[in-house]
Order: sequence, then structure tokens, then C-alpha cells
Amino acid sequence: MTTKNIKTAERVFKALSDSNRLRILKILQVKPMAVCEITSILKLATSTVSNHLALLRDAGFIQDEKDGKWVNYRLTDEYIEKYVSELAPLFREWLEDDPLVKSDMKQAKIVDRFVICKQ
Amino acid sequence: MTTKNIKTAERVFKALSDSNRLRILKILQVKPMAVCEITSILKLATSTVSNHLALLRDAGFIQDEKDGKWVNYRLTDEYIEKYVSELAPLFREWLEDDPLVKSDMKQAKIVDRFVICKQ
DNA sequence: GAGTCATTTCGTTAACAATCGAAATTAAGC
DNA sequence: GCTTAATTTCGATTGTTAACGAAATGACTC
Repeated sequence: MTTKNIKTAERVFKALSDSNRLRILKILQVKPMAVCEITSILKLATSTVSNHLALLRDAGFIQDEKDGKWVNYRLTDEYIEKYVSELAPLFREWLEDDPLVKSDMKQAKIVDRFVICKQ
Repeated sequence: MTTKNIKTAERVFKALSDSNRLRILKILQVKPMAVCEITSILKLATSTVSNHLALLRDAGFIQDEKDGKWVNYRLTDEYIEKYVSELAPLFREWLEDDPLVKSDMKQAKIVDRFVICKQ
């Protein structure tokens, strides 16, 4: 577990203080996904999504890993950050009834990168 | 418990996403306090502190009550908001080792409104 | 190593948030 | 009800953040 000062706490909560980032966390709860898949569900510019992902990663909520030509993002499994390790299990149970989140998660189940991620 | 949609969650986390508001929560953990006492510890303009307090109150973390010519703020005891009721006990244990928070809480123990809140 | 496509970085714009001082409001005590 | 002092609201300024499109980077495939 890394240090736990007030700046760290601020960064962790800031990561959670945007509804699009909360949507991303709920989507990744369904399964790991590439940026283009997340983008297609959120309907935001890829650069915007990339920025949100970086904030969530820097706070310790998600991690990335290369998979061929894709970069997959997934919820962090081994939490390094104390705050995240306590918040993540809580948040997992939250927002399950939110209409937008439900719709997002439904799409996340069926999204197919080989269909979506072409241009 | 009130509704728990994504906008509510966003507001709750946004309330926690500023270090001065985190300091206020830790200070109020010591004891209920008037605005002028909190201001004297944080060393911010009263209008700034008032704004932070309103955000924390609207998110459900604190409540206010009149006490003569003062308005006392205290941590909410009966949590109406589901998210707050889960976060508040966690947060209570956090930041205890942060130097600034320790200094704040030390001051909070000895602050005396009858000495501080004159002009 | 050239082409292709996913991802990230950059530069810009617009909206939002933190801060302050000053003015307005509220309430207590005489 | 007048005075005094605490608190809140208002207006302006400054800094931060979310968003976009375009350009740059990175990596796989041939």
C-alpha cells in the first residue's frame, strides 16, 4: 500500500467525481475492454475517453495491458492504493439501478471490437 | 435512503474531491464548530469556507444547526444518503497520519470561539 | 519497411470551480 | 428597534477541467 496523504485522497475522489468516469468503471465491471469499445458505448471522442482512462489509471482504479493491436483496460485486481482497495468493492454494488448505467452495462455485454472498431 | 442515481454519486464524490473540504470533514470529526472557527483553522476567506460547507451539506456529509448567534456544523449522524452512510465511516479512519490534517485536528481541539470569533 | 488502424498527445475552446473582498442578511443583546 | 457581530450571498478574477478535432505515435500484418 502506498502513502496515504491528503493529495492522494483528493486525486482518488477527483477520479470518481465525473459521471462519465463512473460509467467507465461500471462498464469495465462487465469485462475488460479496448478504448474503441468504451468510446462506442459512451459516444465521446476517443481523446476524451483516453483522458478519462488516464485519470482513472493514475488514481489506481484501472490498469491497461497490450493485447495485439489493442490496449485493454480492466479494473485493477491487486489494489496498490489503500483508498482504492476500500472504495472499489463498495462502488461495485452502487449504481446498479441507474438507467444509464444499466443500458451501458447491457451494451458492454454484447459489444464486439471486431464489429465496432473499424473506420 | 434517497435515490441513488449517477448524478447523486457524482455530487457525493465531487464534495470529497477538494482537499480543503476533506480538511473540514476531519476537523468536524473532532467536534462541531462554527464557521468562524473552521475559517480560523483553514485560513481562508469566510465566503470560501461557506461555499465548501454548502457543498458538503448538499452532498449529505454535514448538517448545520443554529446555536445563538452561531451556526454550528457537525458531521451528519443519521445518514439519509446511502452513499454517504457507506463512505463516512471509511473516511473517518483515513488521513489520520497526514501532517496537515494532524495539525488541523490539534487546533480543532483547542479552538475557542469566544477568543477567535471577534473582529 | 510500408500500409493500416488503434491509441495517445496536442492545441484550442468553453464550462466549471476556487478564491477573494464587499455588500447584504440574519440574529442576539441591550 | 438599534447596535453589533456572525454568517451568507454577490460579483469578479483566476485557475482547472471536459470536450473536440487533428496530428503524432505505436504496433501489428503483410
